[in-house]
Amino acid sequence: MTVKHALLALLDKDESYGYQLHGLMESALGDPWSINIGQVYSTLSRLERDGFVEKLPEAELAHDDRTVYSITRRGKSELRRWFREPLSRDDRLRDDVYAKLALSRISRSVSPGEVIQAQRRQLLKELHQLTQLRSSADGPNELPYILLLESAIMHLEADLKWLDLCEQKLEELDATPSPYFESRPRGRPPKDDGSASGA
Amino acid sequence: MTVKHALLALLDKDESYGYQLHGLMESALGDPWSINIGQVYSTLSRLERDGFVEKLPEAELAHDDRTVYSITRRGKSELRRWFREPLSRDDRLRDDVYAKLALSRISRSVSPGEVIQAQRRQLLKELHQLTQLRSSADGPNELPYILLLESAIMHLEADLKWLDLCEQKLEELDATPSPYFESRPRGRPPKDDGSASGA
DNA sequence: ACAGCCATGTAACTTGTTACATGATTTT
DNA sequence: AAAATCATGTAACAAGTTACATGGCTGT
Repeated sequence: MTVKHALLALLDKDESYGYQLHGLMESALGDPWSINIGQVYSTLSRLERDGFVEKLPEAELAHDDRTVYSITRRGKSELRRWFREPLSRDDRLRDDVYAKLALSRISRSVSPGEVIQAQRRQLLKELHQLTQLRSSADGPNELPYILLLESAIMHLEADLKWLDLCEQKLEELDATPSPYFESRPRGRPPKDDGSASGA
Repeated sequence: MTVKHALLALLDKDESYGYQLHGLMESALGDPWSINIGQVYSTLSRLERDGFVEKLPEAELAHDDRTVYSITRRGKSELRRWFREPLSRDDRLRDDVYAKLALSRISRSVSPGEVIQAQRRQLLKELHQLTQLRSSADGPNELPYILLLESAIMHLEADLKWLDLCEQKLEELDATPSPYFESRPRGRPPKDDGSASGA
């Protein structure tokens, strides 16, 4: 969803062609956003299919080996729409670490404690890497990159605090026997007729 | 990537069938993780294709209208691997809001200030909703859900702080004229031969 | 009879992603 | 001449998602 709009935004500044757009995108958004060059071309095809960009007529081309695209009125309109519509962070409610933790209490293969510890080690490692990057990347033109690092660091710290909270709550649970985190199947009862069935 | 492992984890506890797994998943992970029932079946097919689950032989079935799956040795092994391998948060470096903000300085359709304000309004709205949910969901069996809310809230707060930081840095920039956030194309210079080309 | 839940699946589509094929031009 | 970069594209696959088709069973 974002590659599409990134290309639109770049084309909104100036018409361009696939290969160049790839470089522009990398310098605009940085390494973490670098994508396979093939994806630029397939995304451009889709944008053209949807009428958001169009190829320049050959007559206007300076080099016949480049396919130059420009943004259309529809494309500009879509871009404005995207810019003005704030991104929902609802997906925060669909966190993978949470899912893994919840599932670890259901499955018998592993304990939540192990999951928490492994995850914490990983987060500390990543946090260390990022803080190092932040202190080394202090050049003049690095502001956007620094803001990105800052964001990632703040979220990693939130993750760590949350893991602490989970650990604490789970300990409280172990004191109070109660079926938290337990699966509560609903719906029609099994109406089992007595034949063989696992566990 | 997570639906797959959620199903494996549920099957690791007990063999089951598509429809029931759908309900189990919802009660184990909550509303935000509820998926279209169709996806359960397609994911089960892939799991079977990859040898992680297998259908029970008909002889062991209590109801011929259900297709009961059980986890295989390979499936258990994959599940353990997934549980033990911590999730990378590298993708924090590929934040959509950051991308939008960076692109808003390149495109002429919108200003970063507008983006920041719209985003902040949205975050405040979502934060308000979640804090209300947290205070109302205080039942006994709600701990996992509360932890999930807590996580989302902490991240929303980080988002808001980060937006403040961005705003502040951008104001500093407007005082110091300098091509921050500007695209710096690299590679072979355009070698333009003088013919028509936009902007 | 009809609504609604139980139950399984397929078709179609979107986005992301990599691997590969192909050839021109430029630099060393 | 060889290596690197420039440049465009296709094929194939993974994962998520919805809409639809199909039927059985259950309660009112």
